[in-house]
Amino acid sequence: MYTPPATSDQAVPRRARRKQARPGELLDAALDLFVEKGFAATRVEEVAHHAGVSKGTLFLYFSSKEELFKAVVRHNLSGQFPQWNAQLEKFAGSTPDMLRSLLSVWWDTVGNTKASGLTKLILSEAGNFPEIAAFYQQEVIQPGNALIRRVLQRGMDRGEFRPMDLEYAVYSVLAPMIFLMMWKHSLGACPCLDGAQQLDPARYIAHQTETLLNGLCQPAQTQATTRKPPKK
Amino acid sequence: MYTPPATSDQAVPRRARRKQARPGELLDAALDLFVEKGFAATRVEEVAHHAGVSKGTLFLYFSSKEELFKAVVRHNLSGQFPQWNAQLEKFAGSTPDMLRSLLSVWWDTVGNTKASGLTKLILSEAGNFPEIAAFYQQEVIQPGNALIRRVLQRGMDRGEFRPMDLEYAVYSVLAPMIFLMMWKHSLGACPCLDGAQQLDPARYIAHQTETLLNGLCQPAQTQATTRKPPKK
Amino acid sequence: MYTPPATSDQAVPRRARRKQARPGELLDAALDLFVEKGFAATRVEEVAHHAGVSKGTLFLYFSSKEELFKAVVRHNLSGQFPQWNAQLEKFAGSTPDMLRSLLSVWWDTVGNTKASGLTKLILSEAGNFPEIAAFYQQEVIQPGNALIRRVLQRGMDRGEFRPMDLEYAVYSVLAPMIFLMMWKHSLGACPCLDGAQQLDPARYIAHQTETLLNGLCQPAQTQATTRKPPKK
Amino acid sequence: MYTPPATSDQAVPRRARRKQARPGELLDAALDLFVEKGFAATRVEEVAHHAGVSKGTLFLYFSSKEELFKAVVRHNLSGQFPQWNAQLEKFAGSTPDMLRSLLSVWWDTVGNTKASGLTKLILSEAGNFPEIAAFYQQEVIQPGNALIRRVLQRGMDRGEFRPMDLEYAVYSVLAPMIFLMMWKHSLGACPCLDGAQQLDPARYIAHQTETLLNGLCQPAQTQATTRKPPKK
DNA sequence: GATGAATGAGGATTCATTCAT
DNA sequence: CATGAATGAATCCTCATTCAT
Repeated sequence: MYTPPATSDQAVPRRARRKQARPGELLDAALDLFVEKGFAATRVEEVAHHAGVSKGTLFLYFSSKEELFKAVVRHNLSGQFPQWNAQLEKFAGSTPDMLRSLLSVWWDTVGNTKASGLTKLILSEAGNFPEIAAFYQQEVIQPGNALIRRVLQRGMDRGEFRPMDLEYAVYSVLAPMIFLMMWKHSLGACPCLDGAQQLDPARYIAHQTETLLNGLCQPAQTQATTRKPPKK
Repeated sequence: MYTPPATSDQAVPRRARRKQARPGELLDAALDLFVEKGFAATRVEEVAHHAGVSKGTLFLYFSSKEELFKAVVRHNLSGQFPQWNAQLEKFAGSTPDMLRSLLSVWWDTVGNTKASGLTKLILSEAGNFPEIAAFYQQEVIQPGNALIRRVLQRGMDRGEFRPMDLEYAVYSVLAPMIFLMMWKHSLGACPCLDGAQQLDPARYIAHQTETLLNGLCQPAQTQATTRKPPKK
Repeated sequence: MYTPPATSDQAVPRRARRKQARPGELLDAALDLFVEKGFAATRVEEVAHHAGVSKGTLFLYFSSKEELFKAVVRHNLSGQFPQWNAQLEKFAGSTPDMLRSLLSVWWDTVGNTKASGLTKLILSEAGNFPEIAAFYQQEVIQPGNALIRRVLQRGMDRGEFRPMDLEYAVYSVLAPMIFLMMWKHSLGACPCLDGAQQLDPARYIAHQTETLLNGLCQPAQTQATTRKPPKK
Repeated sequence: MYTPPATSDQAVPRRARRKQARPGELLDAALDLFVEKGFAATRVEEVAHHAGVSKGTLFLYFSSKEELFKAVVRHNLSGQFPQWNAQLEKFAGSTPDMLRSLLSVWWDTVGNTKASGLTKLILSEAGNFPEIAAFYQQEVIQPGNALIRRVLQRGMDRGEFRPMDLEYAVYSVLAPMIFLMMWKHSLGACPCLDGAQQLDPARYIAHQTETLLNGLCQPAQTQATTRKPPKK
């Protein structure tokens, strides 16, 4: 491994530099393995070895396997909310466009990264690790919920969205995304699928978004059945 | 212990009947426990005890825990698709109502039964059991897909639904249902959720269905951006 | 290992007979090792191997190392209280003789056996294993205390012993015995002691008993300093 | 950091003084922790931190945990026997009072100080450190023995104590004190004891002393059974 | 000398699987 | 066939000790 010569003010001893790099290396290795094998099936020793250190070293930085996992979640998911929120604050366009943007950004920063595997992992193993489930609930689900809710509220406030039961409307946005993550990391990853059955995430998201905004029905039809009929 | 001689076809000696019934009892017990605790956290001993036999006996019928798991899945996937298909054939109302009916029936016969736990289980463990994943694809996902597709096609044919990319539209129906099953059996079952965050399945389905049919947008807004405006 | 042929009514299959013998064999091995090396330093695997079984087998009979230890204490100490109590009930002689008998029996059944090492172990490691300390307190110390107290009370009731503060008088009996056990298993076991310094337990007990009963002082002297002076 | 030049013998530069003081600080910290938690349960890192140095530094001064332990014992056994002996030489009162004084002084200078914890520690760990055991024998037990013996001999010489087997009589004085130290640092410190069971050292010592001097029996009774009957 | 990052042997406990009865 | 006693590999975590800086 190449070690650049120490120069002037950034002359950090090799040992110290490693010390700073360790947590990150461990988190990366942990993310890979947790996503690949799940929480229970991932051995801490393997994580350590993937990061190029020994078992004991891992425990120098993370006091337990659960703490390691929480750190992975924080590093890859919850830590991002501030900037997501900030981006939304600045958004100036229509709320439908805002929603499109939200889902597109989500895809780039979560859905299309290894981080998506964490959600699959949580949903798969929540039952056996209540503490982790609670943590995820708090650190990811609730902020995510709030974020979506703000978008929907904005749409209603501006008269772009029809009045809705926010509590449940949130799931109309959430569910397709969660489904996509589950799918990608379960049946979607199955070699059994021939190409025709593969899901193209970009198209999937685009389609979901438009259906979500406009529904399946022809405008007229819709009115007939589920809304007040037009005045005769 | 007295064992009466076998007489008619329904008079199987108790001993023998038990013997024949064993695998089934084991599969039932295994289904319950796998659904409740997941694959890794379920102990074969517990399965055996729930079925009223000893650990050793279980291995007489299933050569390993993995084989038991596969058998459980196979045994519980006796598709009800034929009858669902038949019901849909006979349906006479509008297609939106047909979709509402489909999802409602689905909830009663799948979503609200142990089968939903099985789906959660399969999606969670698919990564470790590619065989199972393929099997589930073929036995459940594809027929389900076809069924949904037929409904959507009918809607388009009758001019009730707008034209759509069927391939992906199917997921607009599938995703919310899959999500509901996963949620019910993971975070939804987590004691960390306070009552306010609990999901009421009936309301969830009702909400999803209507959003699916009509979208989030105000008709006017919608038309402005994505549809032809209604005649004034 | 010789296995006697199974005969008539005692024909227990070898496996079953082992099953019955196991707990005892494990308890014996555990007693030896706990006494020799202490609680913390004794490895359960070693106990198992000494008993001729594997690590896993030990946990079939004792759910944890602590439970194993408690079982050892029950088997070797607390279990004996009923018969000790019974013996004292029947005792007909003077209370001084009763005390002599008590200490002599104690020596034969505890002090002079490996069980004495358990007390040393507890006193040594109580600080690190509070649960064990509490257990010992309850199962051994309190019954022992009560037993001694009954003897002293009897002596007072019959006018053989002078009035005393029972609470603390108990320790006058207890302390020398505890000391003996500690000594035997610590400095007394040290090869550094030449013969002259060795403690002969029988003589030690005899001496302690008589000193306890009669004190160090000449009868007259005693009265002069610590009791009401004789009438002039 | 400024380091003043060394001037007089008491002006050791701070750095250097710290350096010289290190081993002592480590020994002090180690004594505290060993006494509090025992040998096995004390972590060298904790000792180092208590002494204000790093783990590595500790190993600069003591080649292993065991060597540290031995050093702790050796360092804290600078016997106070000379002054105790001197005090006893000067004692002018009755020998019973002398014994009372001895035990009272012992309590103030040993029993009630950290030294009692050291004794507990040594007795607890003697089995694993024969060297320490021998050392303690020589440095503490033997001088202590001699001291007690001189008191008892004086009592016999002056006709205050009855004739006795000195070899064993010594233990009548020693045992209660050793017991008290063990108790204080094991079960006595256990939170499992409710207040009623706590031992008040002063009362314990007072009680032991008087019982030791006078025995349990009524003067008359005593004589009847174990001594020559008083002349009628 | 001092530091503290890194190591890795060690130990309690679990559980799928085997096999003598 | 059925049993359940026995096994031992597997896993998380601790901590004395080393050594590069």
